[in-house]
Order: sequence, then structure tokens, then C-alpha cells
Amino acid sequence: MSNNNLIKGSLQTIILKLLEENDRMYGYEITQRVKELTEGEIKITEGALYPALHKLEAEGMLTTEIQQVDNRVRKYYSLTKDGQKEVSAKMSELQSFVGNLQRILDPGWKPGLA
Amino acid sequence: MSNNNLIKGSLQTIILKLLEENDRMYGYEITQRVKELTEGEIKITEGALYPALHKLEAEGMLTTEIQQVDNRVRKYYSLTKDGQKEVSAKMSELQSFVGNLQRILDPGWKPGLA
DNA sequence: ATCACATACCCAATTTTCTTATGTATATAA
DNA sequence: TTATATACATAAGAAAATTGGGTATGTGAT
Repeated sequence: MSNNNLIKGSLQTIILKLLEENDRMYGYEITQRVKELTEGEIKITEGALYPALHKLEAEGMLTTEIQQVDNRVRKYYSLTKDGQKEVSAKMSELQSFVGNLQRILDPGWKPGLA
Repeated sequence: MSNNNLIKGSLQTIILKLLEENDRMYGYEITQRVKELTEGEIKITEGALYPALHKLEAEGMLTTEIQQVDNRVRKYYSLTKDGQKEVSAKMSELQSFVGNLQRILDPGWKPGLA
């Protein structure tokens, strides 16, 4: 995940959420989307991404579809039913975790006040 | 660190920040403070905490002072000069990471709008 | 008395997740 | 022909947890 060494475990959530929004994406596309959205600040490395995708597929969260585009092979991933449920679960876990982090780290923090 | 599996990488930041606010804390106290602040949702395990404290000490971020209290030994930790600088660095890293996470995961998210 | 629980420290084996480095292959622009 | 972009993949190693132990004291309940 680039130079940023924080919060291991959020990569799966990122993958699942992007697939919820986009229905169908391939690996390289995911890395580019994340780079775009964070203005280059988070770069998902291939060494992290592909193992994560394979693991999610093995767990039944994703299905794949291989497709030829301009003499290049793309492997498209989509959410399964289980994957769709998992997105919600992971998202609320992450939200609650970030909330708890704020309670620990931001003295005087109150929910709902930016 | 308990049942919550999304915390990896933020423990050092939590320790440093709590010590910035409290000047002097011992290990067990840190676990209890975090439990309090998160209403039991985050429980720092001793297997994670003590190695993290020892590492921060070895890196020169913390100093220790052993004290007897009621026939029990307590090891108090405080920030060194380097540790004080490190708090700011870790905090802004974490804030920027959480911001990037929101850009990825919250479609339509704008900074400053809760 | 003994058992559970709280306080207070510690370590070792294992697992998960990442970094770093490498490999394959095609296409395009300098 | 060299670098960069696209597109997949694996393997060695490090980092940071989990899990499960161990030591020891104090207190409240059965």
C-alpha cells in the first residue's frame, strides 16, 4: 500500500466498497481509481492487491470473468451475494473503528461535529 | 487488540497521543483508558501493548520509571523529546490517511462536512 | 479455604497483511 | 532501444497483531 503504513486490514474494505459502486472492475483499474481518488497519496501495490483479490475470491466474496481487450488479458471481479453482505459488515466495522479512534485521539471530540 | 481486527498500525499513535495528554502512564492504565474512551469497544491486549511499548522505548521515543505502589510494580512511561516530535508526525499521518479513506469509501464526501 | 476477578508485568508461537523485488507479456512514445 | 504504461502474477521477508501461556499480589464472594 505505498509509503503509508497505517491501518492494515482496510485494503479488503476498499476493494469491496469500490466493487459495490462499480459493479465490475479489474485489478489494475482498482489501483488507478484509488490513486485518482486520493490524488496520488495512496498507491496500492500489486504485491498487496493481487493476493487480497485472490483471497476474497477464495472466500467466495468475489467472482471473476476473464476478458481480452486489445491483446491484453483483463480479469474482472464482481461481488457475489456473500460479497454484498460483506461490504456492509466491513463498512460498519471500519466506521465504528474510526469513531473509536477519534474518541481516543481527539480530546473534546463529539459525534456529528466536523 | 481484541475482537476488532482493523487496528493494525494505529497502536503506536494511540500510545504516543495518550502520553502527550497524560504526561506519565503505565501499561495497564493505557489499556483501561482506551477501554473507557471507547466504551469497551476497543480492548488493547497485553500481547500487543507491551511489545509496542518496548519498541517505542528502544527507539528512544519513551523513557521509563519503575515505581512501587501497594506491593505492586508499575512501569511508568513518558515521552522523550523525540517522542514529542513523533506524536505530531504520527497524528498528521493518521489524519491524512483517514481523510484519504473517506475519499475512497464515502462517495460524495467533502472535507469539513460531517 | 478456595475460586474468580482485578491489578500488573512479561514472553513465544503463529497468523495476517503488508513491502520489496522479481517475472511475464503487449503497446506506445522518445 | 529504452522508458513508460498496461495487465497479470509470485516469493521472501518484515511488521504488527492474535492467542495462549506464565508470574505475582489483593479483594470479594461462596
